[in-house]
Amino acid sequence: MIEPEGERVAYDPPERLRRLPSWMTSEVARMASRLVTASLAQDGARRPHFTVLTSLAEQGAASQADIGRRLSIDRSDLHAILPELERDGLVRRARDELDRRRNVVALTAAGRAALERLDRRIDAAQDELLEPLSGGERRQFARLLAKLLEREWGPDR
Amino acid sequence: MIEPEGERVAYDPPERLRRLPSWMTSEVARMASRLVTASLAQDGARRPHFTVLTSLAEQGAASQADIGRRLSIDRSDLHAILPELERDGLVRRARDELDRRRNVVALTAAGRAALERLDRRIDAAQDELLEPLSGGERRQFARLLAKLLEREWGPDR
DNA sequence: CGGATATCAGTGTAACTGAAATAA
DNA sequence: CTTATTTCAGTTGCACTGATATCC
Repeated sequence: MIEPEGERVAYDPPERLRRLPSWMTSEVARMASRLVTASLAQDGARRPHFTVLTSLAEQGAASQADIGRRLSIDRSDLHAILPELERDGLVRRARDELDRRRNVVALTAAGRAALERLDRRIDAAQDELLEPLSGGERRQFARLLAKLLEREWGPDR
Repeated sequence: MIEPEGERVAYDPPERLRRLPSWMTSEVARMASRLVTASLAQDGARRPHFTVLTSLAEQGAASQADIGRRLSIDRSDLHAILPELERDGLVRRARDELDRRRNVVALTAAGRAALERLDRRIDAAQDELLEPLSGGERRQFARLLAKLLEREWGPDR
């Protein structure tokens, strides 16, 4: 069917797509990505910065290669991120004297403080994302997502 | 904490990330994207091809500009996709004689048949994605996703 | 003329690849 | 000699921008 004259065509994906779980999930992920990116930007941070700081806080200091493997961030991308975090005083990098190939990356006090601020930003973004859902629905949503991901992580997490 | 010697570090994102709804949603979306891409590839198609064919089947023939607006696909990307679909005989493009700026794109019989095959591939990918969930859980998951997206589409859909 | 369409070249970005220098 | 780590240059895929010829 050709659009009637004068009819402005707007964003309007077909029903078949809008009902596909894979499509809806991608749309929600896009929404989440926008919200998270915007919330971190308020503190001048981007996603990988938050990811790295969180890993250092929870899993401890590590070499760049290990950080990359834990978070599945490419070594080249880490190489772009870490100097920025170091310049802002959020992490300290030092040669590992037991294995002088390695740069051991550790969180600083300033990094810990920055992470606390980012944590609050991230939580606010989650609230905004889940705003249409009740508390019970939010828990249910999280449970279903976790169930879908258990295959990747293994059930023992 | 430095990794103990000999310990191989594997993919293991921190708990804080793994519990974030935004993060879990993105992971599930990545999983869905892999499954959908692989299922379409079995018939030599990619995502935008399926999207365009679906729109033509459900919403009817349209100009390239209108297809782009309906699906929010960039005009340049459409320009890459449509010649491929035309070459394979899945769509027909013809100058609109009432507005000779427009290329009216329409599904062919071969296109309709190809779409039927792709539809089955897509449904199989959904099944694979949702495999860990029961029937009731799948409906619940779809309901929650739709609720999160109602803000974008408006509630009247 | 202003505005829309289809086309095509080019830009910006992010994920990744290859390779060098250093060290184990 | 082989392997691992960090660094850095380059590639690829993708979304998007700018410009042009055509048409309303």
